Amino acid sequence: MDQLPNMRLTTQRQVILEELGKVKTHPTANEVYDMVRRRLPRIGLGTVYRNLELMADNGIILKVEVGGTQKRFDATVKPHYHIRCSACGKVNDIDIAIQEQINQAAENASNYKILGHHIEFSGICRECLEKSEETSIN
Amino acid sequence: MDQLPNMRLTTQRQVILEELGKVKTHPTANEVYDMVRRRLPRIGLGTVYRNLELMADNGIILKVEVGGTQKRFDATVKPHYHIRCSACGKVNDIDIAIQEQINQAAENASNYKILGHHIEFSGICRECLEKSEETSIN
DNA sequence: TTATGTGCAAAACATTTGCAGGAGT
DNA sequence: ACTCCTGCAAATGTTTTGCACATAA
Repeated sequence: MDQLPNMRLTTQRQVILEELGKVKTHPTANEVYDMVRRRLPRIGLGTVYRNLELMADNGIILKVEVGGTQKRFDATVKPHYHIRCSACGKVNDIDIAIQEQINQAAENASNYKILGHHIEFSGICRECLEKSEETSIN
Repeated sequence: MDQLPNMRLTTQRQVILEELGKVKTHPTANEVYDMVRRRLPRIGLGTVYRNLELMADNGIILKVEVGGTQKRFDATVKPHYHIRCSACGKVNDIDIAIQEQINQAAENASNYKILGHHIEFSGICRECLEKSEETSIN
């Protein structure tokens, strides 16, 4: 079980981690690239992809594969659920209790070895709600 | 509120729906394309994408945006949860009770208007478990 | 007949990869 | 020194789109 194996602490990795830690949203690889590029203009998109993937594999960050086309990343490793705005696509954390018991239910209902679960809520965020009231899209 | 609006019943749409109904897995657009192409060799991939998207919008089928790179589709509209094999990526239904109460919890914990939720379990399927025993990857 | 739908091919995105040169230990 | 890592660019994979022709209602 390799937790933090042979992985060098390069400038690129430090900066990626720092920038990811600054935001409370869940940026896509490309958004991380944009943030990091302000500090390291010559960094390559491939490096960002490679390192996000690597850090996720090592449990340093979380890869959040929610709805939408792109993968998203999260500096918080503690288990938590997400909520995604159906209107604008934004993803946020949501602080409700972890439903420990449903893993057991899943174990019983399937012949899989259960590793875990994730809950994604969908809804309309405050900003989009207000926008739709203005334009009376209702 | 347009439920089943101006949408012609074309051969292509019938066949897509029939083929999707035949399988219990959750095929990607490309897999649906392969299935449908056996019966309609000249169908275009674009048509499959367009129609899957359209049917999902009209609530005729379900668009399942679980982990992995590609979107998947499901002929079953009734609410249910999914389980995804972390080893082979396969997605199946899992028959456990719908957790009605957590929508209320989410409503309280956020300032979103909650529309619903989805639970995705991750695990290792029977086939992959057996494979890993053989090769003692353990 | 006519608005909609289709096939095809190109475009637009998203992600991965090969390789020569660069950097951490 | 000797790996491991990076930038760059090209390759790959997925989804969307424009357009001329076909077809369901």
